[in-house]
Amino acid sequence: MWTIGEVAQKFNLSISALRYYDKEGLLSDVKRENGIRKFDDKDIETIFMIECLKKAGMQIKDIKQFLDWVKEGNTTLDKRLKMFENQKVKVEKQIQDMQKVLDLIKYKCWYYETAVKDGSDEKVKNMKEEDMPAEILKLYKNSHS
Amino acid sequence: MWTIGEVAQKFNLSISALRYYDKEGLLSDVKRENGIRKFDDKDIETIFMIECLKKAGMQIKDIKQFLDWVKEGNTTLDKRLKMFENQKVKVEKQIQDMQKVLDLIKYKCWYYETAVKDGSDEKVKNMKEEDMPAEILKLYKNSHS
DNA sequence: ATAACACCTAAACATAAGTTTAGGTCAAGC
DNA sequence: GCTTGACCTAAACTTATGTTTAGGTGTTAT
Repeated sequence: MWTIGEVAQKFNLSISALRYYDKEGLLSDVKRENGIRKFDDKDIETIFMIECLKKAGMQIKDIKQFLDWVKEGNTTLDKRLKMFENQKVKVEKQIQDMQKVLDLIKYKCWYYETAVKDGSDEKVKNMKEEDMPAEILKLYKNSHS
Repeated sequence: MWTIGEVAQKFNLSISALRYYDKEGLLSDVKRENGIRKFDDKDIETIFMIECLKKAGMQIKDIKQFLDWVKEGNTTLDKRLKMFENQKVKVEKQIQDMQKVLDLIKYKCWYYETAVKDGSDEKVKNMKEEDMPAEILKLYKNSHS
């Protein structure tokens, strides 16, 4: 059993964020001792799930919806499955998008490394595609595809 | 040369978002005809860059900072390089994080597929690690690592 | 010529996800 | 016995990123 401060540290979250999740009903029935929250393993797993779904881009109110389905029991299994299937597609697309973003950033790193060496970006800005290193051209093309 | 409506469609952005970027100074000196904005190739490339850096997780004010450096000229080449190097590290970490998120989601897809088949998640919830399919266990472990 | 569109501005409004503030309890250490 | 530190609540506040509203202009189709 952990206090709110310990859990905050564990997850690198603020105490106020944890209280906010609790207030919003994401953490159902956190135990109390003299009014002080005591988080158990189940709460920790819930917070882990919340953090994961947040990273997936889900909003708090949709995460709450999911957690409410969990509480509702077996009648909502299909809804939960459908939610994860949707999220899977979305996250796969996000990773693909991020890969393109990364390629543009890598291209720009090369661009500015070259420009810094030259003291100006005149030359690299006007460089023809056939004069670029092959792997750099590939990054650029992929990022714009 | 494109009107604001055409550009909005091109990038799947709202017209008001484009006006907001202009107002915030991200698009320097967009041409006007009778007060109506006419976006040229340079503006399009800027908007492409804005969209990319937004996806990378940068805030509008930091994107503006970068665009201001571009306007300032060659004295800021090193700052721009440093910015992209930092972003590269961040985006690489984001992709790694998203991969873990995806693994947890894939695990949960398996979990709920199994639960839906059984009509209950009792069995899958209590399943021992050695009874899980190897690739599912791998997903689970990676997502929690 | 009048209606329908696409555009314009300034300013108010919206929303999510917390954070901050103001006031309070309780246990531990000096 | 007093201070410090970790916890508590309710309610106000913050911030980013736009969106909406209200009022207006100019062109095109009927």
